Amino acid sequence: MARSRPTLKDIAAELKLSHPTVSRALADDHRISDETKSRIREVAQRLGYVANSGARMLKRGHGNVVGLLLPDITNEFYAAIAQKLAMDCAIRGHQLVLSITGGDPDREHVLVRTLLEARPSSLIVSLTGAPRPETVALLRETQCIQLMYVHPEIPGPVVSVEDSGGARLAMEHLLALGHRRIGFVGPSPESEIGAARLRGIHQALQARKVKLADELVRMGPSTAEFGFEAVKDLLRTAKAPTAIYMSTGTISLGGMKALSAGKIGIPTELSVVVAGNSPWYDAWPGGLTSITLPMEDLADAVSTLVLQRPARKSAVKAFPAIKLSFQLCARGSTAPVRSSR
Amino acid sequence: MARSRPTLKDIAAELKLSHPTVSRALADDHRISDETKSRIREVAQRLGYVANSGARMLKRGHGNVVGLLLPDITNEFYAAIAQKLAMDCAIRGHQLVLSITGGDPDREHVLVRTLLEARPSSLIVSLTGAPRPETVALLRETQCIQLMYVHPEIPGPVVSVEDSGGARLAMEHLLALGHRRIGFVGPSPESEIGAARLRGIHQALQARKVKLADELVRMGPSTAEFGFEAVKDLLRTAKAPTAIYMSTGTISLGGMKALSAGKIGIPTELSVVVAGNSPWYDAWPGGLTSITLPMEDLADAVSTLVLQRPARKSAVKAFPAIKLSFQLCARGSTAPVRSSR
DNA sequence: GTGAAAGCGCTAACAT
DNA sequence: ATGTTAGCGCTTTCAC
Repeated sequence: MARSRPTLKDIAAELKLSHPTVSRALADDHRISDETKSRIREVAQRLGYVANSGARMLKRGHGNVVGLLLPDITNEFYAAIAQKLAMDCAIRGHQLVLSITGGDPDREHVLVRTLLEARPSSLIVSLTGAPRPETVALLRETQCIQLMYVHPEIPGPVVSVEDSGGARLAMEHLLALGHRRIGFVGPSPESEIGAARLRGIHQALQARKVKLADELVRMGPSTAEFGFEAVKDLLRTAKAPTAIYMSTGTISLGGMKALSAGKIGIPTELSVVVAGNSPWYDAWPGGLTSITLPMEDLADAVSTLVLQRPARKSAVKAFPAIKLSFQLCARGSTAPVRSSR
Repeated sequence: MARSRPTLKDIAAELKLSHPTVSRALADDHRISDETKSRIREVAQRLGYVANSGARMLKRGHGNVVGLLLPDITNEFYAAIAQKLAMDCAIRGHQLVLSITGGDPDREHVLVRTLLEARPSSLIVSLTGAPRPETVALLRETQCIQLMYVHPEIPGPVVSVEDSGGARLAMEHLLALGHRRIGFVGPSPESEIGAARLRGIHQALQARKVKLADELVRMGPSTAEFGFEAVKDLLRTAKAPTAIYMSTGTISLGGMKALSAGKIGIPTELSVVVAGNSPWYDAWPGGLTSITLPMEDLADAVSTLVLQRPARKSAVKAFPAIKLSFQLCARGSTAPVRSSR
């Protein structure tokens, strides 16, 4: 590949100039005559000259690279962030290096190392729930922006989410509609995120003095398969719920599949709150009420932090910590409970 | 950021060795004694040493970078490809540099330049429909893998799609169900892709000696907004269609929104074929019949080509050209035409 | 088994 | 307005 692109020297040789002159001309340095500049540019163009970012980086001490570490780019949420960041990078002439952990801490460690090899000028990471200590050690030296999951030992700006709030919001909405038997399908309670949601549920229920029906809670992997099985299962419980809250995007997908398969009338037979802001929630007949994150704000926040690179070294620990809240997006899949059924 | 990481020299100084020795030790060179190796590794670990990929690249002549240029990572189709590629890169210790054109040829040109600066060992590009000549010139020298859109002047492996086939498939399916008044909403005919689909439609109709009702064709930008308006509009035509084929994912999204808003019974009042393989097509009540691409195969194909880097320089023009076909995924949104209505 | 020296392509300091 | 020199961090001869 790229069988040896021409270098500055090649251009210089062609015009009987020195390579520094060429370098300056291409950088539009004011000391080079316009005439020389245009001649140099002409040759550069003709030879297909492309700068060597490695060499440049070596000289300048830092790369023009932005590192981005995400669990899964297939997820529309992370895709949106990557998209925004890619646009920002394009504007600033930076490279976006993307690494996907797939939620695996071991892979994560390797990826962080490799990312660091490029000497990124900024690093945005959305770590797995349990990063390896070596990973943390690496990141401690690096001033990175943490997204979603926040590790206490890693300094730097942070963009996270008020975890339990979403679940509380969903519950309060359903409780206000009169529902009392509410099913909950969410990620396993071992993960910080699952635990937080369960807390949110409890908070909302306690405020109304409603007891959580344990048999209506299903927690497991955040997959469509689990969502499907869990919802199918909930529908079979002795006293079926009048409403269900599905607390991740993929679980919601599986869950809705189960409801479709069961030909459950929504919201006539069952009220449903899903998670995320997949575009199809809006296309679904009547619309799907959902708990969403203000993605725009989130992407903007990350973007702003990346641009705010001027780090004040004096300030000891005054890093911005942005905390976003979930929002309830009420659509047609939730309705007051009906005494019937 | 990354306030000067330690270098090989730092490690060498600490142990009173020479930097080449350290370099060799870390590369696990057989000539270095095991004892020295472990001492070096210990210090490297303690100092938080991370190799400098720029310097390495400079020496070796090429980077360990894979460049990926896509129009939009938000699109699940491209997201899947990026995901697969990212995984491959992780395994091989390569960096995945991602650039998003957003369909803009000017931005595309800048991005390609910047990508090339990293001296990627492979480049995978999904170009805009009308790349600038300079972009093509740059790419001609670079041996890149082209995805979807194929420019005739750029050599190298190619993964594309049999464009008109999807539209034909959709039409044949609907015709077989007895539909004769079939609406079509697709991307504007100026784009190669829009034109191809229109061709596919014509082929299918001619084979059945059915005339295309011009008033049932709506072509425009591939956006949800256009899809929404176009479908809403189709429903208002004097003799409304009994079936509609929406030929891109985003158009389908908007279109389905319009059908939901209009409370159209599917497939009782109207049969619908959508495009793509969004997971929600399966969750939709009854399922949405769709024209899909074998994404797995596609991602695998790209992945394989990237790994097949060993370029046979002797062979003049024997690059693999993989052409994938659309598939009909029949679900519940299409049914035999009813004489009623 | 280890050290010394050179050089990859580029830029910045210091001459002219 | 242009040339000279040096050096970024690394790997690769070649020497010992």
